[in-house]
Amino acid sequence: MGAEDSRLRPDRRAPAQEPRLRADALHNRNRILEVAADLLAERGLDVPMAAVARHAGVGVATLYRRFPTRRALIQEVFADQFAACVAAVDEALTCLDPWDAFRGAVEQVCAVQAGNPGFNSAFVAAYFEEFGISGELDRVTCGLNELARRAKDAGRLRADFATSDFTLLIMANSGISAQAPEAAPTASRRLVAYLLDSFRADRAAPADSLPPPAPLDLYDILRSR
Amino acid sequence: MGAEDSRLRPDRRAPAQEPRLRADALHNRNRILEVAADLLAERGLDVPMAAVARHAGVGVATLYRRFPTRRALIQEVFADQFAACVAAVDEALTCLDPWDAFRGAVEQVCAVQAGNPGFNSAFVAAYFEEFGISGELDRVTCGLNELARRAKDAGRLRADFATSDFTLLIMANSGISAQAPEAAPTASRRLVAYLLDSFRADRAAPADSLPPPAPLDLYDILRSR
DNA sequence: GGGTAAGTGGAGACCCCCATCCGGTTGCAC
DNA sequence: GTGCAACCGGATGGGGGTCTCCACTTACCC
Repeated sequence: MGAEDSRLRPDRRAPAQEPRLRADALHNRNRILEVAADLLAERGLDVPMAAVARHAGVGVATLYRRFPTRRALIQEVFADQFAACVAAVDEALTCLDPWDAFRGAVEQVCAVQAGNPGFNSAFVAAYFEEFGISGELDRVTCGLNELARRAKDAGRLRADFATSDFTLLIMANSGISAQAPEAAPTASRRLVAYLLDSFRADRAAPADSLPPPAPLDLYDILRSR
Repeated sequence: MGAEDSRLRPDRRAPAQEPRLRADALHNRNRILEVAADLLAERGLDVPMAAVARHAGVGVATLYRRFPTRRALIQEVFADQFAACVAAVDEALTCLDPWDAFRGAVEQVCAVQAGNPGFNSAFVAAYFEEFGISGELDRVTCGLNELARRAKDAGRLRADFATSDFTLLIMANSGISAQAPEAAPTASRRLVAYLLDSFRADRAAPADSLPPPAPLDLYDILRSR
């Protein structure tokens, strides 16, 4: 997180530095965010704006005035989840054991991702810079890369692990989350366990196994679109 | 391949047992299928029917007359890919080495899936019985289960591999295919290689690795919706 | 308490997609 | 060649979704 961790306060934080918000307007804004969180989670990123407004008991105009674009709404709604990912990585960076740190960060980020189908979509979309959250995303990916470097240096992570493998992991995890939302938390844990198993350095590759293809910088490919 | 490999013929096979089709009608039908294959691959399963018609140079009515529902069109368009999956499994079932058979089937099915984003969606959707192709899908899953059984009996596949892990694999693979279509073939191969690596029995799990969660019958969950 | 700027909700313009209907056209059997 | 059944494509109605405009209401500052 940044300096603030207001994210557990019952009332949501106010918008960035808007001059001020009238009491009724603030109330409506919070109500919209609550409702949007539910709807986005259960009906996906493309839930009609009108549905959000209706459930929040406000007019469409109010919704659009507060959040001019769908993107703005989504960004605000999933700020907590993004923060949780950043926090997980930051915490792992303070962990002494390089493998535990690596494993913990991967597990937690994937768990957050699989825990909310809506956030999953937003998180993946962030890779395409469709949302303005790349700052936080970069922090996550840089942190993960550092964790990978440490684990590799310590001889715990296989040497041919590539930066792009994080992207691989996240895309794979997104498939689980997108296709089977109810089962996602459990299924995701299992997928991650399997993959972490493969990532370990202390399991020498058997002779006849197919060597992974040359690392491909998926992350770069996606960002350069 | 099954017995037939008509799938390389320049002209598509005629519809099942419709009485007969006038020459111009048949020509249009084939043209629609060609165009639809391209559009579905590059723009996803929800490409507007009107766009298909326009690109094929026919009216919407003609498209609807030939393929009354979008499902019917998709089913026909991806019949080849479905057949390729069935063929891959059937071929693997004749392979002598249980591990090679298992590995080969998994690799080929995933490769077909990752090779075409449109087919990927259709394939995954088939799990939800949104399309009428469950017959072929069942054949694939049953075949895979049999291959898993053999590999396990031979002591090559880890004992805690679950039937639902195929679903896990396919969902994960679908994430790759859906999010990064251009990179999907390569990225998918790498993902599959990692996972196959984890599935091997001859890599004893290290003491501190997280045991995979209890197998969850994802497949059943999805089918029972 | 009163003036005012901020806030409100609903109506409606606009766009896209689906699916059907129907008057005109054409391949094909004879 | 000719008649007709099959075929064609554009027009059309219906349903939804996005986003804006505007006449009305209300919280807040003095």
